[in-house]
Amino acid sequence: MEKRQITLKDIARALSLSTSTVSRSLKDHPDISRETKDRVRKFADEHRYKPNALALGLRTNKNKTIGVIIPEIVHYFFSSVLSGMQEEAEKEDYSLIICQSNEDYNREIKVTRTLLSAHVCGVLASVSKTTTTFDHYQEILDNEIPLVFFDRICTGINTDRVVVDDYTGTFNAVNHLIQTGCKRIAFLGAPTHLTISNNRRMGYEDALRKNGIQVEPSLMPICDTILLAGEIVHRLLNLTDRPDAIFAINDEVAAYCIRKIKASGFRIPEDISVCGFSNSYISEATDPGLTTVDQHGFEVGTTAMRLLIDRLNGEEKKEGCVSKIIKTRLVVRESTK
Amino acid sequence: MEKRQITLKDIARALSLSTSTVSRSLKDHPDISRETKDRVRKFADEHRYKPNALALGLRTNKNKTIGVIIPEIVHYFFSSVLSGMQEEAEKEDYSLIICQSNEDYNREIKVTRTLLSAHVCGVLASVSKTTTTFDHYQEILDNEIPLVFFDRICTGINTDRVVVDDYTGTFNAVNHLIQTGCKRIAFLGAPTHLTISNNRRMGYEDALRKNGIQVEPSLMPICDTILLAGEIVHRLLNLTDRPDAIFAINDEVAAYCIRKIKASGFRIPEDISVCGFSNSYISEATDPGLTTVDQHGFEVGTTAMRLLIDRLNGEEKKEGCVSKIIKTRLVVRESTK
DNA sequence: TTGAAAGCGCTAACAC
DNA sequence: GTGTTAGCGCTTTCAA
Repeated sequence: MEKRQITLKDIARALSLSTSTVSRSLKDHPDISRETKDRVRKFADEHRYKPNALALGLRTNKNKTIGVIIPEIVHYFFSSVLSGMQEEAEKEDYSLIICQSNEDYNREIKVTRTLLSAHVCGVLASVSKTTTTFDHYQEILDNEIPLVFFDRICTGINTDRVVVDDYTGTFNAVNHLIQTGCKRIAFLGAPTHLTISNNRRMGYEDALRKNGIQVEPSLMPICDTILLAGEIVHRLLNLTDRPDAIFAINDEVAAYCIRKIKASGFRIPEDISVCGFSNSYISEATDPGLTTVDQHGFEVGTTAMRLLIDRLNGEEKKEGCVSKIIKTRLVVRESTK
Repeated sequence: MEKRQITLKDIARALSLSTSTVSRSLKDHPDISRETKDRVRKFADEHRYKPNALALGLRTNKNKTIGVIIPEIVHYFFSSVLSGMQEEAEKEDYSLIICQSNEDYNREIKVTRTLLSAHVCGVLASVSKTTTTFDHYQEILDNEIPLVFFDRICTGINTDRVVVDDYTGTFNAVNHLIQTGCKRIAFLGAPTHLTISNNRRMGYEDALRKNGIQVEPSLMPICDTILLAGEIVHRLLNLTDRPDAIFAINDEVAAYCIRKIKASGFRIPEDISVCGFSNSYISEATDPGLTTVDQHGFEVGTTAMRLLIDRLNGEEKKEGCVSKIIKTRLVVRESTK
């Protein structure tokens, strides 16, 4: 039971060798004799020698670590993404340093400095809702650290990126609502400065237009939290020309709608259909079960990590920036006809 | 736009000083003249000098990084815990390396090696469901790396720990069911080799006994996943002496029960009360709203991290191991009377 | 086939 | 008040 990690020097001393010989032995360098290699390997194993990642890192200025900047961990989608990144990183023995911006711009800046200082090999980032300038991301690139955006990308900076197909996902969902007989479809959206919100909005509008339905701004409030939903849903239900379907930008709001609609005496989906976005655990807990758009968070995570690692391995050196689009999938449950 | 992180040496050369003077200036050492300090600080700021964490780490064999071993990130409770850890760690400029065991023993072993090799300052861990031997955790301690268990602790190893008050949480919940008139209360539990399951089970049994109700093994199946729930809930509902309440070990199973019970034509809570455990997002999405036990995951995270950091700061050097218990809170919604 | 020495960026003990 | 030097653990010339 040793009290300290054993080092190359310890092995060298114990075996009357030099540290360089030990080093070479352990990485199976051809110059070293079979015999020496075996002695070293044996001793190392017995004493549970583990290379000091810090020392390794100092030489190369790289430490087999990847930084992740994520808005909020406590979120079905983001935690799924994280899980995917973990899995993919592990395959190549990368560790993950995870930083939460908490949707706060200043915090985002702070964590970029942390990651830079930690000398991570690369960074995966999803920008916070409150971020509007992007110098801190540019700084990562200026330090020649590969950067891949996922989900919430930053259009002003030219990097690899992985996005969910928000447009098509929403288009298909709204189209499904229309195909099943809905004509007045409300869209509960998120603030418009995020690309993802806009893409979803466009998917919604295009689905309406394609089916010859007029787009009505009054049916498209900003409503991405339960807090906001309270008043807004109430208003929508009391409209003389009440909507016969609600598309909500996330499952939480959709679940809230379901309860509110039922409490107001309407039936789902007969009177009003409801569709969410995420396919989180929530969508199986509502009554009726929630029709929703699966974002494949895990796949977003693995894909982003793979892209980054390929860059690090130099396999994508020459080509320009690549954008990967992860397909969504409409999961039809009982909240739509 | 520099292409490389600037180092102390660069600053020293540029200002015709020695690296040590620069080093001291930047940490406001009293020996250095005001003037020199200002010159150094100015140059450093202008060139965005950031200390190289790797080099720092190599000297002390510590890298201001804490390893977290967590069963599954995609879980309301665990992601809350993670979030709390993040927040607390950031206060003291620690970074987090997060490893997922995926409830797999072998993976758990692998990640401990990773953390050891990364030379983290400390480790926070929650053991996987499939783990039954604990040598790998002992090895962390043998390397004199402080270890704090959270939630799923390992009783065989003597360390600091933070647990949720599963016993009292369950006791109070079951007591609430009894107080509101329930007499035959089913307990859908988890496999018994986890301490937390046992504590919850004991809380359940004691609440029954205290109220003079007999404990019936037939009402206490192992049922911690929706998969298992299918058959089990069906059986319970068809018992001649049908339960009038169900306590489920997690919100997912509780939500499933709610749907199944309603589908079978029973009313909630009039015919059957349902109580969950976690107070995850799900509990607001069910209909009726789910009464559940809040585990305060965020607080578990901050507390565990605080405990660890205090150890690292040597503030808790002498004392034996401390156990912190995070109180639960019964959140009464509409699924109980 | 092996060893000696330098160097990655930083700090601290010891000069001056 | 500032500089010199050694050393953290490892790899990699270069020399033997």
